[in-house]
Amino acid sequence: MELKPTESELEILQVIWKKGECTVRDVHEELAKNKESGYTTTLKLMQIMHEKGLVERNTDAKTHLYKALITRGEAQQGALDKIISTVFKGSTSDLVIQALGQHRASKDEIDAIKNFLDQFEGEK
Amino acid sequence: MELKPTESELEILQVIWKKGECTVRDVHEELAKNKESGYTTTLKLMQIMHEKGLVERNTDAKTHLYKALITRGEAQQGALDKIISTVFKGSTSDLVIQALGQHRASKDEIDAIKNFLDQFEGEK
DNA sequence: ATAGTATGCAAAGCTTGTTTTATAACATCA
DNA sequence: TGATGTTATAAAACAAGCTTTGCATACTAT
Repeated sequence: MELKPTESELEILQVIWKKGECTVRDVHEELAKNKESGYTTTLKLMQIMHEKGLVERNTDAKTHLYKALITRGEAQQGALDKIISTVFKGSTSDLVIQALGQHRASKDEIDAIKNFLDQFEGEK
Repeated sequence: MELKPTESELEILQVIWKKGECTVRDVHEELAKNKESGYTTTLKLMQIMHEKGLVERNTDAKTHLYKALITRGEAQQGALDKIISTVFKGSTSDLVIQALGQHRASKDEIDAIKNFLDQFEGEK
């Protein structure tokens, strides 16, 4: 299965992931808060996403309801895989270190990551 | 400064980062190992990269020598910033955890990251 | 010299992603 | 009823990234 959301498609997925099941209008109004764009643009993108199999829709009622078929985790992993291979020479730890180095993570974040690592190491 | 290499430009940058200073032919032949594409395509892309300021070139000799003006680290950070905001809701630790979770990092990698975190925490 | 090979530039073409426009179907409300 | 608003579709326009083609120039070897 080929699932590679584009930039704009991701913006739409964000909304659907957050709200669950959406009409085009739901999505459009959410996007309109941060961005200038027409209702039909959103509609068109969602139709394309449907063709691609990124979302499914319930057409029972007049106003169709769209649901995501790709999870946030899958999209995240896809994005990671891509940049790890293109800019990080395949090294995940390079990525992690670069991410933490620039970001000035908070204490809580660092602790979260440490806990994760501990638990992860324990599993082996 | 606007520096956002495209997919293909990144492939070329990989080669330049690795080899230092390159002719178009150097880059092309390296790319040709993994990919089918014409010499002039590579040339054209490198000319575009020059216009954008991603590379500089020495035109003293007949065969021009190209050098990267953007570092690997800068490109890495740019790629990270983008996906953190588009798929990770701005959370760097989400990214780190997702990266480590899927990847099944080796013990060495985990240790490298832990050391990094310790040193990082100490700095505060 | 001249045939063959490399290099570079400009222009055009293709593909994908994004946005807009025009049109039709339906519902609601005054 | 008919005016208004919403939803959907199709078609076209637009933009960015990528690739190819044609042409000119120079170098290399016979």
